[in-house]
Amino acid sequence: MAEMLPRPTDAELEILTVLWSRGPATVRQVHECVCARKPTQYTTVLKMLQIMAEKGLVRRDEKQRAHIYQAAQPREWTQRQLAGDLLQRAFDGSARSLLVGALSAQKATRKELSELHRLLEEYEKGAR
Amino acid sequence: MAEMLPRPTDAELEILTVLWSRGPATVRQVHECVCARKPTQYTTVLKMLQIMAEKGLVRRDEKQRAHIYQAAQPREWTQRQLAGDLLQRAFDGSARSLLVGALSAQKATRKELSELHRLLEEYEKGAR
DNA sequence: CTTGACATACGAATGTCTTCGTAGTAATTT
DNA sequence: AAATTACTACGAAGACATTCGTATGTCAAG
Repeated sequence: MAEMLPRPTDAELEILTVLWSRGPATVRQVHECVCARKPTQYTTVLKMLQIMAEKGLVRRDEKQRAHIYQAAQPREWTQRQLAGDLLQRAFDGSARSLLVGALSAQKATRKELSELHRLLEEYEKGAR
Repeated sequence: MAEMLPRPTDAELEILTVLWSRGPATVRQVHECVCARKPTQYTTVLKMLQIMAEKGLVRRDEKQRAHIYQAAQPREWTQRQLAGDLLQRAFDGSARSLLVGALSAQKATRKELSELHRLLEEYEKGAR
């Protein structure tokens, strides 16, 4: 049931990001989005999507001539995989260290800090 | 001055982790540690360290016959790179989403939650 | 029907990661 | 001195990752 998906590579993550924000899309639509960030051939995107479909990272609907691709897992699911993976590999499981790293890499606004604060309070309520 | 180091790969990160925890070490010492987690040939570790030295990820002291390797950057520096990189690539810069991902990947103890809480209060003081 | 636009499939070049075997050199032991 | 042990250097294989060109199929307009 719980399929074992590989961690998406950098290029794959870019494509997933497009699919998450636009929803199911044709190769052409994905290509347009990707191209806006980085000049890329149409067939490059096509090939990526084909490979990702093989890996199970995306699903493909072949009913139309132009196949429709969609992310196999929601953004939050993949984010959990990636965060958990990095947490183990580089931070020895310490969420605190991870947050320190993130905040020192990119200063948070005060608004974001208080968001984080509220988030934690939710969690502390839940853990009680 | 600020040398541009590549993001360490998985295998490289494992070796860096050893160097961070044991400090400067010979290939043999690194090999022993790595081997404890995963059977690996001595020359594999040697080659990795040579490549990492080329990339600038580690520094090498050749004064002794058995060269001494050490991480070129402290653990916290690399953690900041990795966290910042993932933050951009997968979380659109949102530290909140990253924390949600981390906490849902691995439930934090109440102790760790309050640690996070204190950490945030420090930051909020600083941002004021 | 033929042409042109647009689609997928697929092979292949290139680069990177990871692993290991072999060769050669220096030190140590017998 | 010869044999053994402990190093480094290096080439190369195999697996992926990434990119693109070419071939081929489908459909609609002229």
